[in-house]
Amino acid sequence: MSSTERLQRYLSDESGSCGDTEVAQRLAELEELDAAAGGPDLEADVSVLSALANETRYKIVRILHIADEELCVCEFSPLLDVSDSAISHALSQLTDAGLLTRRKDGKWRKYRTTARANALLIALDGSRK
Amino acid sequence: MSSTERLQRYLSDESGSCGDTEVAQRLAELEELDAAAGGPDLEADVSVLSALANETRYKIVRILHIADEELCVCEFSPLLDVSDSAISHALSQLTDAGLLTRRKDGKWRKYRTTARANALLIALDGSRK
DNA sequence: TAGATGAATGAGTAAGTACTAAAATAGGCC
DNA sequence: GGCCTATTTTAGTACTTACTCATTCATCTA
Repeated sequence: MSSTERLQRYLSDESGSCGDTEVAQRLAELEELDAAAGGPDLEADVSVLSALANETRYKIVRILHIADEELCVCEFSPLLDVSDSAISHALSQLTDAGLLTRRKDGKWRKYRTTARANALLIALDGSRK
Repeated sequence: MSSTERLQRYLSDESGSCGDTEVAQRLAELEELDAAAGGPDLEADVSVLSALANETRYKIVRILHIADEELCVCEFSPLLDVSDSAISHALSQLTDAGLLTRRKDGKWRKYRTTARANALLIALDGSRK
């Protein structure tokens, strides 16, 4: 059975009667939603969310957010139960995703959250039940 | 080499001199940040982010957000290039994560975004450069 | 410049994820 | 009850990810 047939039955159930015209119209509405939802930002948004969707990386961003200052790679090391290499991988992923900025300071590297990262954490905090 | 030794060298580089006391104090500060970051919400936050961090699921939430009304499972079917089973999986994950609510209406199931989902999408939209 | 240290990168691997297909569940209708 | 349809669940599989270890790159210092 095609998804259009099922949609037709659904619209019949909802609005009483429903011919092909109404189905076509609803389909057009839905495809408009789909087009609006699937713009060029979709992929970028998903990669930002993927970057945050990991305990190690999320914790790094949280720590930086709370600290409200830049921190050195070496300061994460005592706090996270993973190798320095894993921390470096995590920091790079977060930076690539636009959630952190990296700054060289001699032989040390310092990281800080971006506005995007802060906005997401604030949204999470503000919508907690 | 321990991470504490590296931290000591870092603090020396930064603040000039640095004895064990200063290292211990900075460590305590960092661990306080860590404790604040790693509260009970961490796990839940990560699972919310994981739920959104997938193109199919993200698109579902976006569509519902733009639609600003509840939609039937059968209305997603023509818009997403995956099986009905995959759509159902996605909807369940999103519901479990607290991003959607599910309502039975006869033999149809209708979904709607939660305040948490809307907050996250708005944060993404508002922080786009 | 050689040696040491901080951090990033590459390769490999164990665990997790996203899908499909098939079976199960649930509602409505005869 | 028996049948049809909408959706969910289960099982299986290809793919992706998150880590560790080893290596490389970069920067300071003696």
